[in-house]
Amino acid sequence: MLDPKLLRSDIHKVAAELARRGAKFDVENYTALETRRKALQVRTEDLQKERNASSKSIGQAVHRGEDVEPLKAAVAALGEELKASQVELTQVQEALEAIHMGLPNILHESVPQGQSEDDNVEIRRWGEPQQRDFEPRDHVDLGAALGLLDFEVAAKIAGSRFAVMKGQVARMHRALIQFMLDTHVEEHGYTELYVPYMVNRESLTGTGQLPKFEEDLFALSGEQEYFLIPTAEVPVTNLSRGDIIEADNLPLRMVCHTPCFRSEAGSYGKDTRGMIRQHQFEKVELVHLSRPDESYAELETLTGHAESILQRLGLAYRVIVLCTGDTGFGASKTYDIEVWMPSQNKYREISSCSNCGDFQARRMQTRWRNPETGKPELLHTLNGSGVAAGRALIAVMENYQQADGSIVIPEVLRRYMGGADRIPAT
RNA sequence: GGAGAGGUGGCUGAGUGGUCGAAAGCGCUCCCCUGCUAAGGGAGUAAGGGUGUUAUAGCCCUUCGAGGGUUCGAAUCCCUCCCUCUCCGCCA
Repeated sequence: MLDPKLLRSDIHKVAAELARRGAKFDVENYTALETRRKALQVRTEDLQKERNASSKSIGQAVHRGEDVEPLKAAVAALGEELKASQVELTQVQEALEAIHMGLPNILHESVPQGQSEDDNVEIRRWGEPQQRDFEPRDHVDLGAALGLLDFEVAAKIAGSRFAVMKGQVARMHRALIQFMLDTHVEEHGYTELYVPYMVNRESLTGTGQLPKFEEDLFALSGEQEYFLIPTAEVPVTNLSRGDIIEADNLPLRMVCHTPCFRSEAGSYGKDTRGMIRQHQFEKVELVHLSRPDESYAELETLTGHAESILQRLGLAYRVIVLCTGDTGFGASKTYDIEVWMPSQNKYREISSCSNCGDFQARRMQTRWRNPETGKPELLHTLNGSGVAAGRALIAVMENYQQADGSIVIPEVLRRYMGGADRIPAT
């Protein structure tokens, strides 16, 4: 959510900023609503003031033992007027609120201009895509040949966009998660968390998935309204919803492994083969809460922590900064980390690291106490995958495959796999 | 699932229709006194929003789990929901 005061004071600047990312904003409609809001709110509050004063004097008259019936009659008419004014005000405020909740974040000035993912800008590369003297197979073929990755049986028990892993592949998937958590906790100083995988509507509104992107979520049926989390960002960031955090405790750096559930509505026909795009996948998520003046430095740090996982795994990757047209709804700046996928002969997203500025914090009313002012002020929230486990698994499978179909286990994972150095071909 | 109790400010906790944004205590900040790792005295100390200002100030509205209702007036009465605690049952 953007600062309503900014919308009032400099609406044309906001419209120009939103236009950078291709978002439309009806300035005239907004201005008209805002003008009505102001008149109605001032009027309503004046009436409330009058009502309060009258009621108070009635109370005092009662204490003096006077007849208050005439006074009551006089206030009754005021009450009707107040009620009508309140109803109208609520309507206008709800209309404004709907607009506020639908507006994306303003982008950082450093975000490159562009329309789509084709305009994203590469920042750096690490590692070299391996040269092989054989044609690399993709993870689907590799997994099928090993008998350890099965999409057909997953379709039987659940449907499309699910996977079943077995044996050493299932174990490597688990090993990756363990390795990532341990690295972030032991090497990078994160606090490990375990959180609910179902959350309420308030949480999803806080981080910006709702109200605009409800079709991307799985909702549970039942008496209570629950949604399956699309990312640990939702529960973890919302832990501090409504809190005022002391400056000494910032930055907060939290790591959390969860499954993620996404309906993938609107991605029909995209990445239908294999494990790239699933309804259910595992991810290790990094969440930072930071002082506003440190959040862009925190974004670099967070991205570096995610990169370090790929470096330790020996996987070649590149970091790109998303352009204005490709940056997500709540982010002011996003780096994607893309890992080399031999079968596709290109880099594919394995992590997305974003600074959301005060966008989520305003929705959640998450603040810190600024020692300079002594006042609560909105803090900044960041999140990034560190990294997606399913995609890390297939990256390892494809990058570490041998000509005979076996898969060498990266050094750092061996301690999590009983010391094995290879998944043998069958 | 059954029975009961309860949700008040950073914390503890009073408040059952009016002068209550809310006693008291703790904590915290500042000042005084006193000196030395004790104590005493005084003052201050919620958040959100509106208006307004270069920015302050000021003024106003709202908020006692959430949402509705009754009333001139609700922390206080009524309804619905959420949550916490205790006991029983069940269970990983």
